[in-house]
Amino acid sequence: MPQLSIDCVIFSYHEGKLKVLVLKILHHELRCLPSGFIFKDEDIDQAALRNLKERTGLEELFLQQFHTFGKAKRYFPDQVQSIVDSLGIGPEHAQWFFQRFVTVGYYSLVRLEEVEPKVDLFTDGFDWVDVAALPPLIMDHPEMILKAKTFLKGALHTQPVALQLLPPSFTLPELQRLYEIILDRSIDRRNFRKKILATKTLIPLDQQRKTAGHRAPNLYQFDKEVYLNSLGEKSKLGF
Amino acid sequence: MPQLSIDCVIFSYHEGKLKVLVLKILHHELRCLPSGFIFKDEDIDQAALRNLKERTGLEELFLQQFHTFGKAKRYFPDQVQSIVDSLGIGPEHAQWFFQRFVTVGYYSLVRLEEVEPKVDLFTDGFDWVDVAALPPLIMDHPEMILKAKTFLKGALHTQPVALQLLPPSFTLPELQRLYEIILDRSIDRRNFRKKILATKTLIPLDQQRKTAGHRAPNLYQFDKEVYLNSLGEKSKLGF
DNA sequence: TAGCTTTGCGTAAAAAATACACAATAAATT
DNA sequence: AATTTATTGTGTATTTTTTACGCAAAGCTA
Repeated sequence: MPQLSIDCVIFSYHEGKLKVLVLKILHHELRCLPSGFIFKDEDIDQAALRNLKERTGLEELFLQQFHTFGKAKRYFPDQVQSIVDSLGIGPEHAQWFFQRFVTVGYYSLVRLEEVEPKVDLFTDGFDWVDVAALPPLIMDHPEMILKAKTFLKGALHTQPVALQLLPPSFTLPELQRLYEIILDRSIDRRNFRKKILATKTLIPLDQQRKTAGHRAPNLYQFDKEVYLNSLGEKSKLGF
Repeated sequence: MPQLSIDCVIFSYHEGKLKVLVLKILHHELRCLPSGFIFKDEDIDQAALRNLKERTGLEELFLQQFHTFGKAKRYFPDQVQSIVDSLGIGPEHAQWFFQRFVTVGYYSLVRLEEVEPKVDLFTDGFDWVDVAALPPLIMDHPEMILKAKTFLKGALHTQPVALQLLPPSFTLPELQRLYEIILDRSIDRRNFRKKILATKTLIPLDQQRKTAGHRAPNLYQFDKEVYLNSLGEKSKLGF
């Protein structure tokens, strides 16, 4: 569809940080979010899924539309010109890049280690960057990421966020840190443990995480059945 | 912008019911939501505002984007054909109606009595219909209204919903009914009163609503300053 | 073995949510 | 004028949830 695109904010959780997948623009310092287009006869949700599958190599994906960005001037002309120059695009095709685009923003939750990002014609690499320390990004992409994060915060209790982001087994401190990052606040360790265990969504394993210099934390996994059923409007857990 | 439109779900609160503005399609039984298009150089938010101002005659409007609807088959071909026939549109122009459209959904909150809805070329009247009893509507418009209502529910504690929907002065039972409709559940009268008054957002007036057959309820108005400041992520009020 | 760090666990206090009963008021009815 | 009907206004006790907080246990290091 003309002048309509899809942008994906792909979140993952790694080393205690919430990360976003960004692509490096060819011969350029700027990064960008993975984008795609919509076929004439394709649902936009389908288009987002297709784009994302191509990007990540994953088959099953958690994907949510969160906002449509439609300012008339979403880009900075100088920036676009600089990118067009870097890409070596001739003036006959360059004007395409100066078109106005409305883009539908989706966010996705993946496990970093399961993803093998693929680049496209205009990009030559990728990075997982900390949401709290974004590098220079084109257009309104920083705003998009921040907005996606706000939606993620709201979705924490209604969507299987932790299940999507964490590895199959994890420790309570790891889970807590994820909550803290997403909610942007610290939580009392003991109260977190108490409440989260009270939900009966976690199954303790007979394994500990090997750590260094202190007591080894126990590993847990989600009881998917219970966890998925516990989600919904009401599960607020107090934090 | 081609194949991109804006649809508005305009809510009001009247006689204890949450209502939506729908337009009557010319010579046809079906209704539809007010829609509009986006100029080439116009923000989509601006476009929604422009459309809505034209429709309602209001200058200040509460307007929120909530979801973009992008299924490839949003319409029913028979339905479109029937409408094209009713409108007396020749085959040379009819195909426009069979195009695929992606539409950005906005919802607005207005006071019914302040609005003077205006029709367009394809419509010849309007109705305020109960959200809980929608008449036949074209395409996916019923789904859009229901989804907007879900968002309204989520926005009850973060946006000045009651301020927008209620007249300048109102009674506590009226306010409570609004909460109950939006939240889809009943609330204990005494607890509602206690909590809502504890927020200090209401100013009691020295007037009562004239009613029939029972004690006259006191009138209140919002302390806008306090009310607007009380909104935000955390104000949940327990219901 | 002492020291450091982080995990695991329980209890007390404060705050919030819920449940619930009866008097007051206005109109309609007798 | 008294009675009935319907709805508003108010307070308190109970339960549940949230918050605050102290100390022992475990694993590594020195």
